[in-house]
Amino acid sequence: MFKVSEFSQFTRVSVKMLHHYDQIGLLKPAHVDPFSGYRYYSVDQLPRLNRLIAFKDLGFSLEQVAKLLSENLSAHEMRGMLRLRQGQIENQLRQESAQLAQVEARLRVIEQCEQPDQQLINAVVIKDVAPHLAATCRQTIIHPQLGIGELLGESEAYVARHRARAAAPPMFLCYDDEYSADSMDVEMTIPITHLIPTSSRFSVREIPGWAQTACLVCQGSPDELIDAYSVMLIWVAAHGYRIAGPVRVALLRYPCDRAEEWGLPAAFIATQPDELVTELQVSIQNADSKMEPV
Amino acid sequence: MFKVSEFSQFTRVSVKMLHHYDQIGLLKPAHVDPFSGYRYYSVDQLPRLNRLIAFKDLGFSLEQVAKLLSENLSAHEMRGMLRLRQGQIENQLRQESAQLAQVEARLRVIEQCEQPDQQLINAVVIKDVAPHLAATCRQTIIHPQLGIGELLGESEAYVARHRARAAAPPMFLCYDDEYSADSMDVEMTIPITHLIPTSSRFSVREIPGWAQTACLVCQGSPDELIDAYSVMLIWVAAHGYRIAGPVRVALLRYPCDRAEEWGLPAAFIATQPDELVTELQVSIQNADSKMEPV
DNA sequence: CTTGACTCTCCGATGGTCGGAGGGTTTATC
DNA sequence: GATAAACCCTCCGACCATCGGAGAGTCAAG
Repeated sequence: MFKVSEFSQFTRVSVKMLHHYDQIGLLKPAHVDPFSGYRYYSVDQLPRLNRLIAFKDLGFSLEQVAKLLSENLSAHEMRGMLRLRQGQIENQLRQESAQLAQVEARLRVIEQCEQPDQQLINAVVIKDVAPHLAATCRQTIIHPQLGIGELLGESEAYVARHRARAAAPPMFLCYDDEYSADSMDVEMTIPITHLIPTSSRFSVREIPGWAQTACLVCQGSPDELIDAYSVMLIWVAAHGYRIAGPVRVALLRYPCDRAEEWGLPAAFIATQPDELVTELQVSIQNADSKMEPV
Repeated sequence: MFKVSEFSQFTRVSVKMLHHYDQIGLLKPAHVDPFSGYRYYSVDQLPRLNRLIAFKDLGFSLEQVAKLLSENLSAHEMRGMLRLRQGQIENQLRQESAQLAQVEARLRVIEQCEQPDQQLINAVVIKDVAPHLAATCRQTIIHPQLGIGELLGESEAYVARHRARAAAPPMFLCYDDEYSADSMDVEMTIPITHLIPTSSRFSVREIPGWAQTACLVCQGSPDELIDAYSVMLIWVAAHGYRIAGPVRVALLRYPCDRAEEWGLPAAFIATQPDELVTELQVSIQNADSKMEPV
């Protein structure tokens, strides 16, 4: 039996943590003096503690560690997890690079805002968007980066199944009235030529037109639009408009594996990552007017 | 002027965060209605907010971001930081691999504990450590992985300056009575042949001997001793001893750039990383006896 | 004026870790 | 056996960035 300090010293785990692991039931001392409350640990607890730390260092939360500990994995299996973790670390590197790309984009915004690129600002045009028929699916997406692509694929597939694809770009409407990093309430719309059956997931409706819409066409995927959003804000402020109604994002060129199968116009499809083209659409109104119904 | 929700939507920063940045003074709204308390943001605040997010995504804490924002870096300089960050990410990868090595070591421990390697346990020997003269420097080290090496180098340099190096390995004494991840109260000792001057940092004294010391020689640097610590604990428990006195770590073979210059015996020096040899020393006593003075 | 959308502040929770206060217990030494 | 020092306990709060919700007040369209 060892005292906490000894056990701490030789397992390389701080006393505070041993207390904590005791408290949440991850590692109860072999013996607790009922009178003084002193904790005494035994050598037999080494294996459990070492697994605990190994799991933790592998990146699991203590809650997950608790489950793993109860599964009695062999040392061999744990080696397997180590390998797995190596893969994860590589993934993490990729993710970090993605984050770098985000920072890169944010830097573009900084440059935009500080000496606004007239070309980009002038690229904003006011259009009247005409109403059209579309198959739509509204959903709250959990991981925007992945989810948008999935939802788009699913929607295209549904429309393709009914052979109703009209020759116009898909678009999604953003219903969130504020930004949130990990969820997004969107309605994906695929333009169609004629009415097709609805389902539990897909409805078919006429997308209303919008009288005054500020539009900005950009290279890149919807995730990389941050600078477009800023430019749009600058433009709106500079021209004395107000924002009215949901933001819309049209996918003018996007990647799709099964474009041929689904009969999508080749002009819509990006084969290279840098071929992506996205359009940001924002309904506007004069600052002093009330919102007009369409 | 824009409402929070609009600003949130177009800057891709959640309302909660805008509140937070307001509260901690990182980004005050351009206007706050004194009556309603509503926040109104202006386009002019975009640059500051974008820098803020960029810095944050570069991995700075909000506190650091505050300082950086007050320094008015140009977009060009920020690009430089981006490059810097790329380097940091590579470092981070290296650090993660180091952590993997830790997990690797922890796995070795697991295997040790579950089917204890008799070879390793048998490798523990009881020695009587003789007293000897040494130059010592006691210090609380902040980052053990780096600090130990630095302290060792500094100490060797001091002894070399006085040409007093004895042909025995350096050793450090650990005074912490519990483990802590990021600090370590150690006394580095370099054996010397004769008395040399002391300084504010270095004292010269006789290191007492220890009557009964359990010793275990391991491959690897002091950081990689976790399995040795566990084996030691198992051994102590199995033989019915108690731990008495500070843990000591002797560096039998360690890397040193200036070994020749300082006249260190070649046998002490590791040129390859896998040549490191470290010895863990723990004073022990019989379970029922009191600690004996040396 | 009503209604519903929007916003405010305030409080708490997250997770893993640490620091400290205040008080009790063991241990070594005299 | 007394005393001092070392050790341990529990409980509470802080950290950091972020989120959720309650409860109340404010704005805008009809």
